[in-house]
Amino acid sequence: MSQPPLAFEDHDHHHCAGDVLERAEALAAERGARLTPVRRRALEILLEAHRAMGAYEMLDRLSAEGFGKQPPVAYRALEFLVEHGLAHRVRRLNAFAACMHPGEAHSPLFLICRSCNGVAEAPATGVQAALGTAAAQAGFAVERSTVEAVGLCRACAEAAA
Amino acid sequence: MSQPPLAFEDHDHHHCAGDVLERAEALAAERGARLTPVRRRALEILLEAHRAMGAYEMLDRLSAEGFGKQPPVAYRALEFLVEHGLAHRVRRLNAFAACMHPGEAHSPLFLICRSCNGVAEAPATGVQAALGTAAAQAGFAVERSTVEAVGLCRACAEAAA
DNA sequence: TTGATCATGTTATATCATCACGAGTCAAGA
DNA sequence: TCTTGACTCGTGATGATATAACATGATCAA
Repeated sequence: MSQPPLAFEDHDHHHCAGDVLERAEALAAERGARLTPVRRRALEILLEAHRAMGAYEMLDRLSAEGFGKQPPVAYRALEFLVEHGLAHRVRRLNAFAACMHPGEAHSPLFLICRSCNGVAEAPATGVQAALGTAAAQAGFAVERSTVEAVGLCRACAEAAA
Repeated sequence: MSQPPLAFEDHDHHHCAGDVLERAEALAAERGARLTPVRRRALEILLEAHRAMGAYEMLDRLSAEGFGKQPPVAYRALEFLVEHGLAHRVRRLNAFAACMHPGEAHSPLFLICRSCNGVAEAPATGVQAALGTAAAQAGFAVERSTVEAVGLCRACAEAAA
């Protein structure tokens, strides 16, 4: 299975990754969270890969760099990142992806291309609002949400046509 | 972990289950899909339980009734139900729930109470529309979507207050 | 420097899901 | 009627994902 980039459009990847990492550090400091070596490295790996990555692939990379070799090492690092909004879990893929807008309040919306397996994080403001409304009608108070769509990205749709 | 009902509000359960099962049969016939004994029984079990159920719990019940004892038995039956819109997969719970409105075009929206573990299926029209719009802005064509919210249902919110 | 808290690592196990294969079922057409 | 092809259901085996439980070491405030 191919492992394409996290966003469908081209962009200055080096810049965006460095940028996010910087903001991540600031955020962690601000919140008193400790961005320890494993955690920081896990985030870097996610940013470098620039795509959704499974916990065991993360574990392989971390252990190859001298960190622990057992699943909890990866799961804990990833859990930390998710908790602090530095990464998201993509449930449909059983995978994790670095958050591209850490700090900005947002519940993520993921667009998953079934053809190229690319994953993009899109702004979800309208979706969140609609979700809150629908839930409120059932007397339900939303705290966190998962919104994932499977379909075709522009490039694959054009290739298919 | 408690296993509360699929909907948060009281309702005539016997009626709703029978009703859904009836519509499921009509749908299957209409579409040339074969609602075989395992499949039908799996749907009945989901309807009777009236909550989200994992594949292995389903397997236990099916095998106790003389069906096969291996995981594919449950997974295949559930896959069939999901494919034909008779059930939904609740990814956050790694579980499946009978669809309460088979036949009616709808992508599901699930509300998962973190306190009582209840799961409710809510109408998602507005959410789907917003999702389509947000995706279109990224040039992405949505085919299927997963929308799941974690939070507090009315009863648990009141109990907490 | 002591005690509370958190981080990291380990071993072991739990849970969820699929692969590959063979036998039986069923309906359409020669 | 007999074949044929698609589908269904069962099996054993394995793969993939995730957590439990516990020990050691780091950090930091009192």
